[in-house]
Amino acid sequence: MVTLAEVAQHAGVSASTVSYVLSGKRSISANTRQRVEESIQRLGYHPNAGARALASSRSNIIALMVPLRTDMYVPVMMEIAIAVATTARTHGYDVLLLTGEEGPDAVRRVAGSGLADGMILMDVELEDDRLPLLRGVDAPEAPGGARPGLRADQPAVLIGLPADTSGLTCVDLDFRATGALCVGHLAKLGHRDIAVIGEAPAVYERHTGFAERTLDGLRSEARELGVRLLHRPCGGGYDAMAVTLARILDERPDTTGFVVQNESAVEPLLALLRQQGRAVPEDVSVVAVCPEQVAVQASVRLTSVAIPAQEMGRYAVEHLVAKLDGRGEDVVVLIAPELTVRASSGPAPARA
Amino acid sequence: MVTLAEVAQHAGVSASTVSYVLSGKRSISANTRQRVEESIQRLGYHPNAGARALASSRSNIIALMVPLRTDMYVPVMMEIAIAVATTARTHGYDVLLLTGEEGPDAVRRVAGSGLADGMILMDVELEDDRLPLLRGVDAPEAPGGARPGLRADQPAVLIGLPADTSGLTCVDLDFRATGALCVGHLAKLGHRDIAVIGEAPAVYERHTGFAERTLDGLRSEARELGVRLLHRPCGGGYDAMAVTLARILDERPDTTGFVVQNESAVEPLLALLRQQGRAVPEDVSVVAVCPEQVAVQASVRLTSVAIPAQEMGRYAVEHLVAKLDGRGEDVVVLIAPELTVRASSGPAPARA
DNA sequence: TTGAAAGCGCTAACAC
DNA sequence: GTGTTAGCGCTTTCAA
Repeated sequence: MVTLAEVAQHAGVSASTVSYVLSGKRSISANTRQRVEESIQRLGYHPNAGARALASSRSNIIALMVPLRTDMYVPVMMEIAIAVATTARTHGYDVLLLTGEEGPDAVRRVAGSGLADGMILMDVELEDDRLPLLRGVDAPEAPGGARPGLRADQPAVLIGLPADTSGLTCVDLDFRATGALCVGHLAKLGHRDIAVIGEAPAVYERHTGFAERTLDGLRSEARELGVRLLHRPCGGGYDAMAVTLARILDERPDTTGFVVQNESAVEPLLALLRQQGRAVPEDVSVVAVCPEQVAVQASVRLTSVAIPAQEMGRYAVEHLVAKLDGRGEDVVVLIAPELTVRASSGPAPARA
Repeated sequence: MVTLAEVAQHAGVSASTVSYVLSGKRSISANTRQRVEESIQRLGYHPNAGARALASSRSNIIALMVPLRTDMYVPVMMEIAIAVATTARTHGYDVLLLTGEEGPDAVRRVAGSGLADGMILMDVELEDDRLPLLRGVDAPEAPGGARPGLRADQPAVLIGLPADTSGLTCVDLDFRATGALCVGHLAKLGHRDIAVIGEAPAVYERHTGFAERTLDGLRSEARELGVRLLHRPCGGGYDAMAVTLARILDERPDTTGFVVQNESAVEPLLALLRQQGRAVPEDVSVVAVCPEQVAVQASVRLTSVAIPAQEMGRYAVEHLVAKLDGRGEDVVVLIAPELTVRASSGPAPARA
């Protein structure tokens, strides 16, 4: 193993000089710099991560906590994770992959051991166990008063919005606006009865923020525009979708607009509508909230609001890095939704 | 930050004693152990990862290199990654997430810096840049002779099989046997003309091992059983599938059996067959190589060979940990495929 | 069964 | 612009 001392010797300079060449924290003559860099190349030197972390109290590692469950949005999660990893690298950080399994303990462990300098949490629930640990020091105490050791003092960014964002930095698609946008689009086309096909019931039961906030947006915009709205959670697959669709059409036969927020329900819905002789978009319109790829590859090219996975991952890292650099405050970043009109939505048919 | 020294003082013992209580590397009296453990609890002590890594030359981190591209099997990748992370934790390791982007440099960087103790590589290609760095010392030298610094001396396990596995440990589904199994199943049902719908052309172009090995298995079994086989790569989505299917039926109108190895082609295929009035499984049979969930949630429950993502992730970690513990040799672990018969395959229709 | 102490390789004062 | 040096917190001999 090549050490900094060996590089120093080889280049005929002191250890600190090598260190400073590496960090750029003080000016080095062109000559010296070149000799050192040459020695580094020649010897194939790589700074030891542990030693560096110990001496500098910085690991240059960001922890990313991904949900253990894979009952939804797996490709989105993956895309976010990859965006986080690549963005982190451009800032000189590596990414540690944690699963939600360990829960709050993982936060304590990673923060306590100095394994990571900061963390990014995905799949945040409205009331999340891990949040009390992560709130900034200026956040109001939890009811019950100060509990020592409750703070991990770990810079963090959430992907997703909890109920209470005080003292936290969050990045997310503005799902409330997304819901409103979908209803608005359909309403403008004349649809008066809209059905929302949502995530699996479990997603709502555990109070996943994005699902509930989308629903909020859908409902309030529907109220605003005088449109009737029916929401039904729906598991993935054909059988679940068949049941759900039947119920919806039974309860609201005049439904002409659908909003789908569930990747694995998209194709079943289209197939079932086709099977029932309802043409898209002539008879019914469908708007999806899903990754771009799903919208484009579906059997009918879907009018959709894309989930900007890459952007979320990138923003999360950039805000975290800003915090680690002492810049950066606690903010909530809501990415504005964009609705792309494709082939699945059109004017509502004339009323019977 | 609580240090080991503080714990020692609090417990009235020496630093080394605390260290040994933690590592279990020498016997400690029950009394002492208890006092130390109590102090650890009380002070909320977590050993510093950097210091530990520096002193022990072990980071207790496993690096996982995932493919940057997300043109295939994303849910499988994610499932493997999660299985790796959870299994690693049970062995006391954390997981560092690397993307394929950096290529061989990432291997050098991670190995050289001691950031990780070992690595797991996914999406290995038949001829992979990163492999020369990872081969064991007993492996034959690359043609061209010994090149110093070519070895990273990094214990590694591959998920997937390269062309040359000498000096490497690999874990994978036996895709050759998988291909044979699929053809065998269809042949036994009387199908004599089988079409294979494969991954996107790009996957074959970059010589991804599993795709080519599946094809091998399909072809040799077809030859063996006297069955005609036509292979066509196919991108995801309806449009690509429509073109591919039309070509296949044009070239081989008697095709009654399909093998699909492409998640995003499964549903389009079923929809198109339906649309053309070909009933599954009465007129044509379909066998898929895909994750269990896809097979079960498809519009027709698919006869399939499941991709054992969890198992692959788990085995990879276990073999790597064995290597790190000084146990464990270089082996190729091929997981035997299992074909589950569902509703998409049946006897070939009587010949016209 | 326990303690004392010498590093592990690097960073960042502090000197010049 | 460069060198000297004191730690960072832990592991692990060596000694008792």
